[in-house]
Amino acid sequence: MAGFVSHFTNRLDAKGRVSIPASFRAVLARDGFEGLYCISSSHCQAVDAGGNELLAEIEKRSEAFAKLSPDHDALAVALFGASENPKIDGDGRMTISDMIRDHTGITDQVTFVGMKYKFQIWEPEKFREYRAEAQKRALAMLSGASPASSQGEPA
Amino acid sequence: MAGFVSHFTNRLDAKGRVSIPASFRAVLARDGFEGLYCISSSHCQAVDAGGNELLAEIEKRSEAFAKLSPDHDALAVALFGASENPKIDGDGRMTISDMIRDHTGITDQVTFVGMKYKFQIWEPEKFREYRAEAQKRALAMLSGASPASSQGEPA
DNA sequence: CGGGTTCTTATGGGATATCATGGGAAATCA
DNA sequence: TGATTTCCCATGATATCCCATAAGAACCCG
Repeated sequence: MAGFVSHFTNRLDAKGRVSIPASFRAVLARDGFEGLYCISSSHCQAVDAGGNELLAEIEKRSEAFAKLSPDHDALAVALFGASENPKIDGDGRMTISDMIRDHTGITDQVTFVGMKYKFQIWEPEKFREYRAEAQKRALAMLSGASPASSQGEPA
Repeated sequence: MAGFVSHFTNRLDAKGRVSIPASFRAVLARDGFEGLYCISSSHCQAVDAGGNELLAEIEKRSEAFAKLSPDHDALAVALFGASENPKIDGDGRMTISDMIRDHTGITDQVTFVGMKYKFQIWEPEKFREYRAEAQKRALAMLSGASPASSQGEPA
């Protein structure tokens, strides 16, 4: 399996539940994390979600600061205060919390976007907008900035 | 086997399945990737497909940016959000997803085009047009480098 | 060299499993 | 005790598995 890839849009039911895409569940199962790790993105209206691989990435960030230092404490509050650990029920569904609702603007549909080591949870329309923007940025990043490497890119 | 070479056009069946050319399957088997890795091309109406070798190429591009940064997120959405990991069934067929259909315009036939380390998935007519254009460009590029004499016809 | 025979491959279709989704009932909580 | 959450089962749609077949290629062997 190649991490979280592709994107899917699923309906929210009357109880606030939504199916996590089966292929994402398969990745999570292999990762071994209990439930799902979620954290609000600091720079867009989405929630990052994943398992141990995502958590490790987050922890790596706070390790840059010495524990007990004011900086570390502030970062820890910001990171873990914005986190949740929702359960996944027997049918592969999670419930969308108020925190996720508020941060994303989700009402009745949810878009899951694979990003390899994590995936994001979006309100579908907001995702479409972000995606268009991201594609432009990606194009610019890939064509312009090539700091180290020697040769150009394949046709 | 020397990578993906030559091109083939196969029919799509009523269930949306299409046979992957046997020679391509042989390359994939040797590559060892589970299923097939597909990503929409950002500059033409085709889908890039392959195994670990292609995936490595894609991953290399996002490694230049720190994870969790806005840049990395944008790139990951553009790359992995536009990717898929279709299965290959016991008879060597894959199903053409809606994403591939939308991006390529495929309806009832699929052209597979070998490109050494990857192959592309095209709607046959669109491929013919692209190919004609590509040959012109290739000719122009080659004429600058060496005393180009005769051009053979590819089979 | 030739003629048959076996393999491979692309394609079709029926049967089965998986998935997203809905809803009832039991459990939990305040 | 009333409201919410968790567990369990139902269902339609889709995807997957498995087998069948025909055409062609490769192969074998006299």
